[in-house]
Amino acid sequence: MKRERIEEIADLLDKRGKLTLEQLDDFFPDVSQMTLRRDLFQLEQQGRIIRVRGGAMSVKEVQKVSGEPYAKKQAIHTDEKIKIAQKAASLIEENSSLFVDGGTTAMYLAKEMPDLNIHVFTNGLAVAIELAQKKNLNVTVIGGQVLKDNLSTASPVARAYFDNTNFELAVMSASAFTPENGFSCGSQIEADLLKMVRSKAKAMYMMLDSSKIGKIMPYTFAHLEDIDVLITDENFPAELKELFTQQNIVVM
Amino acid sequence: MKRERIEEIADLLDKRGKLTLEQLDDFFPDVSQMTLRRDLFQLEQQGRIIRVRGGAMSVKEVQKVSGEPYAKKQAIHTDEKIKIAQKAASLIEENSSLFVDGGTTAMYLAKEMPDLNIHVFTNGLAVAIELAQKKNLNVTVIGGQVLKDNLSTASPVARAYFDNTNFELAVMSASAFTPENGFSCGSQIEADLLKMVRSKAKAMYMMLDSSKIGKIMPYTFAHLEDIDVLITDENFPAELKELFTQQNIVVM
DNA sequence: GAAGATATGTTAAAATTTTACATAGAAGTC
DNA sequence: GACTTCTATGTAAAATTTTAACATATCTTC
Repeated sequence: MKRERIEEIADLLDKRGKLTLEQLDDFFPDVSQMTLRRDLFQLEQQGRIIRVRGGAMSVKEVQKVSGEPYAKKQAIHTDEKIKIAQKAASLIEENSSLFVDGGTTAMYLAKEMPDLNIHVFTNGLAVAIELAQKKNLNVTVIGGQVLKDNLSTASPVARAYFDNTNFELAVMSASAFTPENGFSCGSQIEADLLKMVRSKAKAMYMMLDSSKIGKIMPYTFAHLEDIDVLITDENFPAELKELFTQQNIVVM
Repeated sequence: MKRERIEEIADLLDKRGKLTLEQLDDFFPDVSQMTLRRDLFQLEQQGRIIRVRGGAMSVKEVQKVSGEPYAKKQAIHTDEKIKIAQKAASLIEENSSLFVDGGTTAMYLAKEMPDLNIHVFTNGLAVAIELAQKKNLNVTVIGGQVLKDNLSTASPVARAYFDNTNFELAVMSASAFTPENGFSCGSQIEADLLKMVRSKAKAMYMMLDSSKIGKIMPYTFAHLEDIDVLITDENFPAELKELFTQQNIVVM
């Protein structure tokens, strides 16, 4: 009982990177904070986590930090993104082939992804490395020039990859959305890549946390009607939800 | 004055791994604890340290601990590899275009690489992420299926990348070398990729730490006479060195 | 040299962690 | 089955650390 809880805590920390004691308390409402503290203490002694004021952080997480912009970006709206990623992960089926983009939400999806016999294509380096930890899963990186701010790749040559590959599903996340301008991002070649993916995939799931609604980025890569499922959080406005459901898009 | 102190603190932490506030106070008796706290706070925001109860610890220190297979591999023969990587880095010239493979030695090369206006092609995800930290440098990842044990990619489609790209120089590292079997590695598609690179590059530098001499891996991707410069450590056998120099290969 | 910005010091308030002790349950022993 | 012992857990006060707020000093820049 104790062992399991400690493993769960370690898992949670590896996925989230960092947790406060309060957050941990929410996950384990039936034990006291003191018990959780003692668990953290044990994990610390095993060298698996580092205790910091207010909670603890995963050693793996620390290894990634270097003060880069990417690491900073990850900290924003974490909770919503994890929830969205969990919803998306629950939709992934065994023996399927799918594309995942390279954004931070996709990064969380990678962490939550079940270790099934599936093939994942991605243009995100961090996503790829995360997925490479899974035993049964197969990863292919779409190569190209590396965009430094989000560690994703994009290249016209990517087309070559898609000529001979097939995937049923594309799971994407956008940096911005309005009903008029659709889903947009900040890089042209990335938008081109995503459009290419869109034309290849049989189904499109879009992950969109509500903080991105109303924003517009320079390059639109998909419109409202292009997607099949919208995965979002509780703060998603009801009137927008209606707009999506009118187009037979599942909002979850 | 502040800047210096902060750098000193960072240095101390990198050397000691961890320091309490009291210890820091001993090092800097002429400023108050509060000032030191504020310094630590700044360093934390830069991602260079992690504040823990009572003091702080160096990120680098934390990075040493880990249980992942890739990280483990990194720990072996670290010192030699770093020295080799430094030698290789010193050969890189501004305004050039080069290929770097995805091995662990290449990873160190990425860390040591000068931040010049150069373009680097690589099939290593970790290498690419490391290089993406540099401001002036341009990185392109050769995509493909991700090999889980060394986080590099390989794919027949990679040819598409090389059709329209040029690089003067390829810097590679081998998993094994004997004079008879040449430079070899453990994956066929990786060997294919490297052979392709070899035919593209005008010059070839090989990084080879002496622990790999006498070993044979299944797939040979280059022979002794294919390379122009061999970068190795002090333990490199003299008789082999002669063999290389006879072929007009620079050994350093 | 004055106004504003930056750096530092001092102290009280807030928050977190530790300690110590109490209780409950599991495991073994006779 | 009752007893002891050990481990896990809970509770609350005590100790420590961190933060916040304000005061002072130092440095810039015009």
